[in-house]
Amino acid sequence: MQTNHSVSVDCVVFGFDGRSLKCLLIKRDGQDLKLPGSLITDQEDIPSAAYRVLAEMTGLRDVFLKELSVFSDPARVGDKDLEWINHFYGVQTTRVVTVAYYALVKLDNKIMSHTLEKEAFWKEVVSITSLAMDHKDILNKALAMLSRDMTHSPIAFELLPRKFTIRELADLYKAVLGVEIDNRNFRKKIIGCGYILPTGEKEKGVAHKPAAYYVFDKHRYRKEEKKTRKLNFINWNE
Amino acid sequence: MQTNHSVSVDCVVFGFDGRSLKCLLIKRDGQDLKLPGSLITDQEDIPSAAYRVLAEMTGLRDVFLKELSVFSDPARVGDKDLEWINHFYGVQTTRVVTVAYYALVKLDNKIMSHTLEKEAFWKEVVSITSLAMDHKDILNKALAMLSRDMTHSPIAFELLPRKFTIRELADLYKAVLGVEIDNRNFRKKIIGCGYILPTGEKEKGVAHKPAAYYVFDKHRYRKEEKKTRKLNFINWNE
DNA sequence: TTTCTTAGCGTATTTTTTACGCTAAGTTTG
DNA sequence: CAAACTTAGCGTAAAAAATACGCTAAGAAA
Repeated sequence: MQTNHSVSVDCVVFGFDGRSLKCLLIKRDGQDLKLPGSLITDQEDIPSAAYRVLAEMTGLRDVFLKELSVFSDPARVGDKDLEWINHFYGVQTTRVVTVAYYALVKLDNKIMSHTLEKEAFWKEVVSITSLAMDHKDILNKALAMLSRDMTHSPIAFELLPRKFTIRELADLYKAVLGVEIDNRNFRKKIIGCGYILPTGEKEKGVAHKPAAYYVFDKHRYRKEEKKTRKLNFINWNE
Repeated sequence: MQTNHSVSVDCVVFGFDGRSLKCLLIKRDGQDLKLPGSLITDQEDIPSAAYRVLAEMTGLRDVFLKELSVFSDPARVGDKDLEWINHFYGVQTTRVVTVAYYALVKLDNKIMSHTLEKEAFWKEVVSITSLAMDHKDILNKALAMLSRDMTHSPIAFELLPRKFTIRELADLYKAVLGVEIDNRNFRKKIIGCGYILPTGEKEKGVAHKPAAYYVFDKHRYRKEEKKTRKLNFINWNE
């Protein structure tokens, strides 16, 4: 019934540099670009494999990571790719089912130098036209899920430095969701939420009025979350 | 690196009988209860396998089906269960990674007689204490996702008959989310949304004022959905 | 006929969202 | 060094949505 199936993970790693959303890609043997990934081993479960791939590529252990979905078209890996996989991993596989994850990381100097070492690239998401196998489909699905999740949970802060300005937060939303944001109403929302707190510090060296730095207080968020359990629970347009 | 892995699907099939949320279970060889599922074949992708399982168990082709997540603990299938799987499917598997789905069906006479034939049971979700392997974990995760999805998209109608009363809809939300609902404000919301339309028919033989029947108009929903693209987009408590 | 139960309408209050005017604090430009 | 430019950040008013809750209506059951 089943011949040699393998299970792999592929990770869509998102980063934000203040201007646009980027995604980590790998150039395999000078061929086409692909997402970082790996076959799973006998001893590990799939989330562990995803964390392993991420640690290897970014050097980070605490990364926001979420399962996207499974990609299982029997023809998703062509003969040539299959040959590469069998050679690289030393297996005899006829089919690879992959579990896709998306990850969010803060783009700082440390991670940039680590990825550079691994011959990985941060590419602007909008400029990615094609990827190996079905990796473009995976990226598209990751983008859709990221948009959705960013509107429903406070994960934007996983992409921003610990201290950020309200403008940076708004710019991130603009970049990911492609929406216009009214500066004044956005501020009100952010400041009023109760868990985004001013640090007292200010921007320096910007060609306009320097903005205050804020931090996301996870602890307070949890508290507010419990309070807010509102019964206006149904909102079908989301 | 990888020995004989298999990939399976397991389906959490939800139904609503007007009183409580039910889940379809199978009694395997007079042993403990489990979710309907199957190993995938070489030729099919995973969604196809899920639809196949569902068609077999319910007789239905058009079922609401959504991927939940992957369960991949190397020890999730014990030796005894592994033995059963290898015997039943005629394979030599050392590990089964499963992709869980949840499905929503309308409990009518047709489906009830079909499942009865297949020796499957509709069990009240709250009364399910333990299941084979990690199937209880799968059920729990399905419940969490169902709650979430029911608040964000109009999937409740997949569980209700085509024509339903506003009370039935409210009862479903009460049963799944465990919330109290104010009859009057709920009606306002439903009637005002623009895509839940009265059929002109009324309940018969109920021991109180008969309620009007409504239908969910998918077409109008899509239209409203586009209009509603509101910029009050961020709501982190969801 | 009374009682019981749910249907279904209406209204007033509060909360949230939206639109938008305006000043403040810096840098850059002429 | 003043004017221009840019983003920060406060405030207010209007609109929309959510909530609380009183009340009548229509049927079956007692």
